Order: sequence, then C-alpha cells, then structure tokens
Amino acid sequence: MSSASPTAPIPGVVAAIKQENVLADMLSGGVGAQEKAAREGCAPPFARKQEEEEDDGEDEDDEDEEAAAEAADQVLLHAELLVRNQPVRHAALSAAPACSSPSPASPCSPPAPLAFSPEHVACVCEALQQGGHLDRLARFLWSLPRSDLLRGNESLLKARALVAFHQGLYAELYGILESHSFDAANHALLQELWYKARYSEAERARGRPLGAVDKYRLRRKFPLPRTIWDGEETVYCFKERSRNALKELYKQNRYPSPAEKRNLAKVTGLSLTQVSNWFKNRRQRDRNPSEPQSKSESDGNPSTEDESSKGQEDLSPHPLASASDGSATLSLPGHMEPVYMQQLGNSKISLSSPGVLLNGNLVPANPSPVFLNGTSFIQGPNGVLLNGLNVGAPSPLNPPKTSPSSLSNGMPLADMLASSSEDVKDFKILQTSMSNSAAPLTTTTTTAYSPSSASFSGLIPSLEVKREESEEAIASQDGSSIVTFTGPVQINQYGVVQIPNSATNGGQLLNGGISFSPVQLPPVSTATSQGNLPLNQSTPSSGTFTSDSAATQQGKVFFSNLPPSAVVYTLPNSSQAIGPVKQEGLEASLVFSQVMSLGQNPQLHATLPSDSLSGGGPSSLVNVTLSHNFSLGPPTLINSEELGSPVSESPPLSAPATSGATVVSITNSNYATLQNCSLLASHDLMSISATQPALGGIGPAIGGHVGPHPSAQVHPHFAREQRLVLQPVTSLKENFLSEAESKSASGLMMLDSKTKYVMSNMVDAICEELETDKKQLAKLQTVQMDEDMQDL
DNA sequence: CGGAATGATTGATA
DNA sequence: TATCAATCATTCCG
Repeated sequence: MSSASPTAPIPGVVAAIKQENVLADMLSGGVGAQEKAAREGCAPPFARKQEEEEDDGEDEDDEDEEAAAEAADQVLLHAELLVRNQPVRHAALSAAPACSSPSPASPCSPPAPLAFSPEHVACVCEALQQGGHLDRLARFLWSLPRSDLLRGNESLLKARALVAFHQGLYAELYGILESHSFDAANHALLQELWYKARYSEAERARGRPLGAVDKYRLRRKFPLPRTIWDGEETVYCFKERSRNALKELYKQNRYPSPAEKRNLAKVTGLSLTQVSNWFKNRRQRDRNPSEPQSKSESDGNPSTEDESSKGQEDLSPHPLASASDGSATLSLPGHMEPVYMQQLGNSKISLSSPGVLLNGNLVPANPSPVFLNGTSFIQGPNGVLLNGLNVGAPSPLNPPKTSPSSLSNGMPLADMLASSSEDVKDFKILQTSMSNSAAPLTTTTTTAYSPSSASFSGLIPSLEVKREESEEAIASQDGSSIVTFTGPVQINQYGVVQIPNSATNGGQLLNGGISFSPVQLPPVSTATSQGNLPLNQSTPSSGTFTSDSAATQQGKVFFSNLPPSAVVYTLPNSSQAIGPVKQEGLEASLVFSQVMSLGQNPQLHATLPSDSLSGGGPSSLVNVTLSHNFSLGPPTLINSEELGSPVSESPPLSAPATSGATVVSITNSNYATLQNCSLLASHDLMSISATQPALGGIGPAIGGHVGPHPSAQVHPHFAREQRLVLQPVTSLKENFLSEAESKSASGLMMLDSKTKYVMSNMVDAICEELETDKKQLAKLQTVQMDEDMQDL
C-alpha cells in the first residue's frame, strides 16, 4: 500500500509496516486514515484485493482508493445504519446507537429480521475499524450476540483483535490471533498488532522505550503464529527466494535495465526501489575490497562469479540486452563460468572458447562460429546452451543456487523458457507444415511469462542439413536453416546428426535439441540432387530423426546411440505412421562443431548417395518425433496424434529408467539404427513436476502433427513413402520423474541441501527444471561423452 | 552486547 | 535519471 517504500523489515511484517500509518491512525483514533480505511473496509474483497496488489506499490493505492471510495462510503454508511438498527432487534444494544455519524438515510424502515447478516457485521467491523472508530467498534462488538454464525467471521475476529489491542487486552489479542487461521490479506495488519502488542508489553515492563534491537529481539522471542504468517523465511527482510533471484540476475548482469528491474521486482515481490537498492549496494560492496564481505553469495563461489561478472562487465556493461529491445541476448548461468551473451546482430553469444553446445551437448571441436538461424551467433568456451540450458561447466557439484535461477535479460528462467519458445516459434513459423502447432505453443508460453522475454534463436527446430563436399563452413542463411556438412549425415547417440566424410563419422554433430519432424530421405532423383532430409515439427523438445538403415551406409542419416533419451519411431511401409514402438526421453542436443549456419528451412539436406537411398527400398521418410527436451522445452512438446495420447499425460512407455541402454524397435522392414540409448539413472535426474504450469499447455499445442503431415507439406512427394516415425514419448522422462520423486521426499528438485527453495511459483518450477537440466547435461557430458567419443 | 551483514538514505556527479 | 560513495538503520550471529 503505501509506496514502494524502501523499508521492508520482515517479509510478513513488511506489508504491515507499510500500513503502519493507517494502523497508527486507527489505533489512535486518528482521522487521517479514516477515508482510506473506510474505502478498504467493508467487504473483505476490497481489503484483500488491495493487499494483493500491494506489491506493485504506489500506483495501486490511489486507484484502489478511488475505485473503492464510493462503495466503501456506502458501506460505512450502511454499517452505521445497521448499527443503529441493532437495538431494535437486540435488547442489549443500547450502546451501538452511540454513533454520531450523520445518517442521512433514515433508519426508519428497518429491513426487519435479516438486516444483520454476518456480512453486514463484517462490513460494519471493517468500516469502523478502518475508519478509526475503535471505540464504536468496541461497542458494536459488545452488542453483538454470540452467534456462531458471526464467530467464524474473519472480519469480526480481526475487529475483536483490534479492539483487544486498543484496550490493552493483549492476552485476548494473542488468543484471537492464534485461534484462527487468517487470510493472507489480513496478515500484515495482524502481524502488526502482534508485534506492537509485544513491544507495548515489553515497554511497559521495562519502563522505557524499546530500541530497534530490543524490538528485533522481541520479534525473535515471539515469532508470529502461523495463523497470521505464511511461514516464508526471510533474511534481512528479503525472502530467500527473492534474494536468490536478485543474485542470479546480478551474476548475469550487474546493471539490469529498468525493464529487467521491473520484472525482477515483480518476480520477487520487492519494490522497484528495493531491487535498485539491492543492485546498488551489491555493486558497491563488490567494488570495495576493503570490506571482504564474505560476499553474501557465500554459496561457495561468489568470488568466482563476481570475478567473471566484472570481467564481462568491462567488455559489456550490459551483457544482457533488455528483452524489450527486441534483440535476443541470453546469458547463460554457468556456475563456475558464467556465460555472457553479447548482443551481436539479433542474437549473439560470444564466448572465448571453441565448441558450442546446443541443448546440452558440447562440441569441443574447433572454435568455429555457429550461426543459428542466420542471426544467432553463438560461440563459447564452455559451450553454449541453446534452448535455455547452459552446460558450460558440467559440474554435478554445482550448487543449485546458481543454476536454478538463471535470469535472462532480467527475466526469470521462466522467461528464458519463454524466449526459447519464441525462438521455436520463429522457427516454426517459417515452417509451413508446423505453423499451426507452433503458434499455439508460442502464444501459450509467452503469455505465461513476461512478454518481454528475450528471444533466443538458439533453438533450431528445424533445419536443413546440406552436405557440401569439401566445404566445412557455410555462411549463415537467414531464409532457411541449413547446416552444411562435409560428410554424410548421421545421428548419433546423443541425438546428434553426424555427417561423416566417409562411412565413419565426420565429427560434425547436429544434435537433437531441435525438433525435427519427419525426415525424408527421398531418392536422389527427387527434390534435390542431394538427399533431402526435411525436418518438420520443430519444437523445443529434443528430437532425433533417422532414416532407414538402408540409407545409413553412406552419406545418410541414421541413428546411432541416443543415450539419455528414448525415441519412439515406427517404420511403416505405407504412408501410415506406425505407433511409436519405443520411446525414451531424449535429451537431444544440437551440437555444432563446425561452422554452420542454420536457417529456417525445415529441410535437412545431406548429400546422400543416390544408390544408397534408392537401394534402401522405399524412400525413407523419417518422421521424427522429439522426446523431452531439457527443461526449456515443454516436457512434451510433441504429441503424436497418431499415438493418440498426449505425451505429457501418457504413461511411461519406455523401459525403466534404470536400464542402461535402450534399443529402438522398428516395426517395419525399414530400419533405423539406434544404438545404445543409454538412459540416465533415475537418481541422476531431478524430479520435475509433471505438471508444469508454464509449459503444460504447450505439449498439446505443438503436439499436433508430428506425423507425416509436415513432411508431406514439405515434400508431398515423399510423404507417402515409408516413414520412420520417431515418436517422442515422455515416458522415459516421466519414468525418471516418477522414480526421482519417489526418492525425493518432495516433488521439488533440490540440488543440494543448501538450497531450501520453496518452489511455490512458476518461476521456481522453472528453475527446478533448469536445475534438472543442468544436472542431466552434466551427466551427459561427464559420463556419456566418453561413449560419444568412442563413437566418433 | 559487539560486530558483521544487509537494506535504505543522502548528496554529489555525469 | 542512474550511479556512486558514504553513511545510517536494521538484522543477524556468536
């Protein structure tokens, strides 16, 4: 209510203190707050609404007041009338009429018996107490019959508490406060009463005014009862959750833009001033070496974080462009080595070391720049995570604190996700076949989070892989997503598309962070002289595509090990898609080791020997459905209609998470090669809430058409051909989840004991996902890279 | 209770 | 208007 005042003592009490003036007036019988209070009064809805909007501070006040003014006045008036009528119906109500307030409306015509409903009583109480008429309120209360109906009324209880406080009946006050679980809307006021009563008692006992420390000790000595406190822990006035959010953003950007500050304020529930102050203080104290300040970050690597932050700052004071500016910049919250994305073109991630990691896979190869979608430039030492995950420093030991709350562009992780979705959308939009499903997804996701989220075009839902002999690097192409490989395209265990020069791997990886829909391996004679792999169904979720094994011999796309994730696919002879045979959570990542440009073209072109393709029998149309992606993508983005079951809700289809390897079964003569689909042990995965509010709706939206449809549009020609349908089923991940959850007491993901987040909101949920993702990524990199290397 | 940690405030500056 | 530096006030811990 009162402005975004900097004062913010105890979280729960903060609000109360904000109302201090009002309360003070009320308690002292002052008239100052009368108007205001009166407006809030009456119906609990008023008061409650105001409370809820309190965070936004200043603005709301006036509006609320104005909005409720008339109604409140009327209520007050009505209350007065009711009070006057009271004696008529209750013998002992002589005191009530004492009200001297003007009552234009003559009470002559008492509404007979029902004039005094509990609601009325509540109105009267609210009006009187907020009007500062404590004495009258007291009389009113005395006059009330001990009706059970009224007894449970919160407004009445609150009024009684107020009166008790006013009269110094503290014991009664405490009893009231502890006996009823009050609505959060009243917490602030009641907390204030609680503490003031304690102070008052202490002062009376000591005979001297209390100092701040005395009061603090009293607060500690007499903690608020849970009936008037949400129980959220706070440290130095700020809730831990808010503090973490601030830290996360600070790690990424020491100078958040106003928009970022606003977002952060919204997320944390702090005022804009508080957020600004926090950053100000933080910068100052980081600057002052004189005060070693164990850096509150004290999470273990504060110094490192700060170091890197400063370093980045020098280069780019504003590593994170404001989401509002339309540019897409994303900072990756690497714990040990924060990654800062600098804006360059549309999206640029500039990192000093070679290797780019997309969606979790790091390609340590040469430091070739990667162009994503033409304008997205990503480079990094630790790898860059597209699709929201940064695997920069694969360290399982990373404290959750750093990772969970990654903020991008001042946006909470949620925003980050949103941005990913947007990116996906962008890609999808370009895809004619996927446009339908894409739009809903984007809309949903974006809406859920801040609209101004930065868009990161790192995702490559669809792409065209073009093989061009003797050419490694290809200029980016805005129009279409084209990845040029020197060799055959291959998809390895990580969901990476590899294009080996010869029969072996070429070292170039295209991981499945992209969502591919159907992959076509048309006969050479068609569409392009070189084999085409149309990839549709771009989704944020990881995906993999395959072609029939027949084509795998040379310059073909084939599946190889897809460890952490499972892929369900079918190879129907006819154009009909076969139900998913098997699925595993696929943590596909898109890895680019070479310079490659990714356009928006939903096709993947690879130079495929015509003979291999033709020899493979029916053309190989591969319909790939992506399985779960890391947290950034909705858990189940792709819903295969053919399966007829929403991915997110479908029961686990895949083998138990515990299995170390999974083999993809092929239903048809055509076959894809999936090798060693190693699964992450369930314990390695963090539990992720199956119901992710933010993303929940995405799956279905996107899910739509993974089957042949997309491909058909792209290459109607081949649509009828045999397809290899990879149905991403959430099963594996869900299996993990289920197990993980069973292992963990709570459904929340905790990386370490240090983190005690109370994931109560969406942001937290998202953070959790990130944590999980990071964990998974770490796992992949640390454990599975070995396998990958072997394959390579 | 002392002192550190942290949030808020003020005045100067660009 | 945002930032910085200095400082005050409060919170927290031993």
